[in-house]
Amino acid sequence: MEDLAFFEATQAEPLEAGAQTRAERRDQQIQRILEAAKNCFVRSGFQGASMQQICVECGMSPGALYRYFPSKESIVEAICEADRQDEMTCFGVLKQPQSAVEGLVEAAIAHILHTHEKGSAPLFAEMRSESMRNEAVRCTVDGHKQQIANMIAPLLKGAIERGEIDPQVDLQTLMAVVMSIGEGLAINDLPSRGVALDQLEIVLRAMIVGMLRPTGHTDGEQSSVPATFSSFG
Amino acid sequence: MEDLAFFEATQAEPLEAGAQTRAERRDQQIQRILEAAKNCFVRSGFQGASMQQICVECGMSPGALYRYFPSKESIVEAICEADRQDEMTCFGVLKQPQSAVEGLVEAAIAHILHTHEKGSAPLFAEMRSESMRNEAVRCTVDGHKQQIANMIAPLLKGAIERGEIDPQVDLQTLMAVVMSIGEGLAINDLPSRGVALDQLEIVLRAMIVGMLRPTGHTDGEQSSVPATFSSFG
DNA sequence: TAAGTGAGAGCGAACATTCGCTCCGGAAAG
DNA sequence: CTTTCCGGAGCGAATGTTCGCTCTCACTTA
Repeated sequence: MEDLAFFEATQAEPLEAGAQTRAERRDQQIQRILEAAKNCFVRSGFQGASMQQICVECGMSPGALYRYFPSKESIVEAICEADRQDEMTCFGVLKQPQSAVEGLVEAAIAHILHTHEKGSAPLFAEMRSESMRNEAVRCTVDGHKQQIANMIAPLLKGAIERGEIDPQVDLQTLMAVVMSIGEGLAINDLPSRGVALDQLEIVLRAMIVGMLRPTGHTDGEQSSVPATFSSFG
Repeated sequence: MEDLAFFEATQAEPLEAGAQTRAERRDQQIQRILEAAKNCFVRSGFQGASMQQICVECGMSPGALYRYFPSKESIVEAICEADRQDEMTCFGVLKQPQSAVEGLVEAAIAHILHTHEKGSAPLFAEMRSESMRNEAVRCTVDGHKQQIANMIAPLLKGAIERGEIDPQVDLQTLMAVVMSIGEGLAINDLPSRGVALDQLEIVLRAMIVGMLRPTGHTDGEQSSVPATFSSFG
């Protein structure tokens, strides 16, 4: 009962100066929680991070935190959703590409660069493994993939119509491979492992060019199914 | 106090008949624990799965289980190590390849097929995210990568000497990209998403051929650095 | 008999969540 | 303009549960 001033201090301090509406303040607090939670999740994983850690990180009591999110699970979902939307911003290149090859190369580089700069590879890895057992996270991840697929599909379809791609190639397979590759490149965060972006671009472009023009470049076998493991399927 | 026979049953049942030494029995129990733990980890993640769940899954009491593994962490490490060794078995192709292209294609397909058949994609995803915060798991994963890299490197180096690969390409970058791609393909478990293996092989071969012969196939720009994002590095 | 093995109760700690409470800004009432 | 009142915001102790792990003791086997 003696230090009533304590409450005043902690309550007023974290907010920046200036008048703001209730809703603005609320949004601000939510962002504060999400940022703190993201740090904790990157550090300890979705399951390893505790609500108490998140409380410490954002300077809130559990009671306060639960006024903004009804459960830990809901924070996880919000984080995943935010990360998904953030990652979508770097695929604007796909809307006005010079060609299918250039569109894919630029998108790949942009994706890699974005993941590297935001340091979101650990969170992405966490999302990927969580999506294998958590329904909500799986929906978010799949929705994300579907959005990207919806951007790539017309790009490749247009390229097929313009004769830039061998029409024999299965579009479904091609898209699955392209997206898997993008994922593998992003999750490995090559720039932070010392891979130079210009070198990376050279290899990626060569690879994509080869992928989109499969016939006429293989060693001697121009015909449809080239041997080795074709018996599985 | 009335059904003492129950305990006898649960204790003797899980072991198969026939005389066996103590060491044999011990190995058998360890395998039983590891298999149970793997199921639990795939279902709930390393952090989400509890020792009690593992106990139920392998029909053991905690006291018994802790006789074989000193901690949950040690089980995680053992699982990762076993998975790593298991996964290495499918890269035998890289030792006697017809060519760099064929070696990589066959290795990729074998890797994808192996991951698909063993259903080890979820465990792999879990390992990947755990490796970002767990020292021991990181060492295992990195060791695994290094082993694969050590198999791929001479393959590509030999190909360079034989003139199969453009010497301008940076070997380090090429290896990083190749391995990232393999990871992306395996973690996505394309066969279970309806991608046919023969179609996959066509796309992969075209891609690898393009990657290993970057010059002379790009559209008009044979020279070293082809434009777009080259300013980063 | 001596060593190995397993069951299951139990440990303290940590977990996600809830509780009762105080505080504060602003609207309503006087 | 003052007073009253309301509800959002915040606190931190406390809830019951579950965690990884240990202990004791009975049983089996060589």
